[in-house]
Amino acid sequence: MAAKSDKGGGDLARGMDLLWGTTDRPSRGPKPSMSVERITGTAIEIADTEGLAAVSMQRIAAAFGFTTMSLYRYVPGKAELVALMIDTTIGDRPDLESVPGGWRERLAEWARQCLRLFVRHPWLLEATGGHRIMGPNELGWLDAALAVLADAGFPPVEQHDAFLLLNGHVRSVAQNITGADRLGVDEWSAAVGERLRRHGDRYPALVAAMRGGGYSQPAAEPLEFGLRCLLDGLEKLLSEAPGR
Amino acid sequence: MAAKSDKGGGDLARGMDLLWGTTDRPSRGPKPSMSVERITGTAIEIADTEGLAAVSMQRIAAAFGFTTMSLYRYVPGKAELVALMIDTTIGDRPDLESVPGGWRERLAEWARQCLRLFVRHPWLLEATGGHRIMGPNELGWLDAALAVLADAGFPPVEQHDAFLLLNGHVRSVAQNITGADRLGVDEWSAAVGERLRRHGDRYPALVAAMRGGGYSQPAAEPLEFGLRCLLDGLEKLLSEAPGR
DNA sequence: CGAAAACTGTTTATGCCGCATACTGTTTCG
DNA sequence: CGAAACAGTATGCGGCATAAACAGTTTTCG
Repeated sequence: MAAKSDKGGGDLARGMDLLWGTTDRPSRGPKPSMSVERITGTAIEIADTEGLAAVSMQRIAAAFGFTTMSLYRYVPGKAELVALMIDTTIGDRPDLESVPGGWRERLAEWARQCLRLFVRHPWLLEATGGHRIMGPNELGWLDAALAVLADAGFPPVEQHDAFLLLNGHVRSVAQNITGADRLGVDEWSAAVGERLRRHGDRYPALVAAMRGGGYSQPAAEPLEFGLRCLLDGLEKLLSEAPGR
Repeated sequence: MAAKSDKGGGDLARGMDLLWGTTDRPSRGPKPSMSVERITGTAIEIADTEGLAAVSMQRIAAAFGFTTMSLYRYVPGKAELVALMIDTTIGDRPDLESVPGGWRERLAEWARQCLRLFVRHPWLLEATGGHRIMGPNELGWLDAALAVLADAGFPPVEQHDAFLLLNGHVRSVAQNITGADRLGVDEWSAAVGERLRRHGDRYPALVAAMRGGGYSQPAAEPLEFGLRCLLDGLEKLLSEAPGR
């Protein structure tokens, strides 16, 4: 097979090599002043403190006192850099084997640790939005969850389904939590309440729920609520088809 | 209260007026050649066919044969335009009252119709990513779901929680479906399989699941699977606290 | 009735962004 | 030593949202 044929293929291959640590050092030429790791690290710092939108090639280069284009010696493009940011931030798979209790507790632990990641790095949600080719660490997290599900007795297809369900829930909760930071619950209630005062008749159930206090507190433990429903549902599924 | 104080407030107010149809026609000056509705409509068309990223002020204006800046006579900014796109696309709330069966079937119907929206307009998922101030139609969909939940016997706080759970699931499934269009299941399997061939020992559960066929078919009914788990969980919750 | 006010759409310009290309200078191997 | 391979720079392109000043049109009011 041709090593580097067209642009897209070459970039994808380079990106994958970077992700999986398959870097062969060139022998000639001056030594690099930077490294992919340092670049990725500062990019993550910027994203953590100023949001993903603030991560631009110029911004990163400026943090090093370098020109923008110098970064392209280390990284094929921004997409690949973001992929590196993601896999670096995600880090090693969680250790679920040592979690006391059954598969429910282990999945819950997976979800909690995953949520913690999203809360600590709010940009991660946005960065992992689309379908991507997963990095080694992301695959590790997937494997960790699948192992628990397999152990619980779910067949492969349902392992897949259940993982997507769990992952989706965590992402959903993360979105609510991190989004609420930007637009506070109070502002939201105020804005919606303002409109409800004028068009309340169109939204009777919403008005009733708000009067009943459903939107005054910031929903104490949204992760746990959904987790409970979800695990209950999975458990029922398991108990109804015990033969597998 | 001061009508239009600072910039942000004024823009927000204008945007809200546009969303809620509170537009008072000016009497003086030439008649507009465009309208917010037409602008929003073509923006939606562009997003449907070319994706949200293709929706730029210049692109929309070009579709009309107008200059970019002319759009700003109709819409305060791009954020407000996107808000209009969202609420227009969402459309009227679903009619759940006429759905046969109990609250489970009604919530399921809500989820299916919601998913259909996301599938038909893949950009909608991305556009509704962050926390926003909801438009009238979005509030309508919320109200429709809350009405069902209230009717089922959930207290206000749990109505909120359950809604977020359901909505999150739909969004999650939509993300998987629409994302899979871009990066097909085959490509994904191929890319992951390639890496697993080299590092398979790091991902035993994943290897096992793939061998077991968990990733060969594109997960027939991911919405229904999660829906079932989720509704089972909610039902259990309801049955365990029957007093409310 | 005529001028001022209000409104529409255009022109021009600013400051971001990712990135292609062409370049200078340095290091190391044959 | 000289050439190849590499490091980082300089410049510029096309695209983005949008601010500001402008010209033309229509209505309202003195």
